[in-house]
Amino acid sequence: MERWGAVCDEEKGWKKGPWTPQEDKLLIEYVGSNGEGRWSSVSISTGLNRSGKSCRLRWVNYLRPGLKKSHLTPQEEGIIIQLHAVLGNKWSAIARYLPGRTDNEIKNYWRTHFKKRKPNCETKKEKRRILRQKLVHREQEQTNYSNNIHESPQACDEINIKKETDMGYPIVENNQFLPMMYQDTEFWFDFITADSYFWDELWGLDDVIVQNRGGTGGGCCEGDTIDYVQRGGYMS
DNA sequence: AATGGGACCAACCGCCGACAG
DNA sequence: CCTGTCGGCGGTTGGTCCCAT
Repeated sequence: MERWGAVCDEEKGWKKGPWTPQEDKLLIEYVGSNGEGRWSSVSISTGLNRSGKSCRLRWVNYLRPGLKKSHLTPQEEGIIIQLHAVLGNKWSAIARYLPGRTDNEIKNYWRTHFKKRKPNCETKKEKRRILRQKLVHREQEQTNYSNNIHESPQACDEINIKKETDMGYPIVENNQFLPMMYQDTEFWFDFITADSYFWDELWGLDDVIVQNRGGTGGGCCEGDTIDYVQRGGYMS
């Protein structure tokens, strides 16, 4: 742990490295009395020898009230996968859909589970072909269920995050607030896993996103994704 | 028991946009 | 309009833990 350990930035004198409980206490007290923001003032007000950036990061990722310390649930993982297909590496945007989760946490999760997977093009195509066949077969069975969720398969394709509310939550096409959906994550999970057309289209979108980003994005193998979801969100 | 690798996590870095002076 | 500062974001790094071999 010598990378940051008690090392001071030579130019500005900011301490780096892991935070101590005393430093956390000072930061919590500062935010409690001054609110979030004005991070550059933290060192002046509290005597904390940390940069504003470091203070903000510590607060947002670790100290902020309401943060979930538990592991991501399969439902949350499913939401992340699906939102990543729509939003790409917009971790902060994805995090807004998952109360109590930070962009850093989601980013770490994605990187750990999917970033390393370089999709093989041939395998990818083959899996898509097989998947399409399966979907045609399953379509009849799912029609009734899907109709209860949305009016047409295209409805899901057209989920369009137009803007955000004052609460910072996105609004989707039909003016429903997504938080209402993720308040019931079981519903949300069923929603996104039940509609195979939706997934198929999202993967196509993901391909586009990856291509547009010059291949530097965190695209995952679609086959792995569907396998993952069909396992109920557990890695094999 | 030793070790190698993957998962997880905390934290830093660099870049960018907004905004005030 | 220009410039400096600040906050936010995505990318990256490296330590720790756990498990399989």
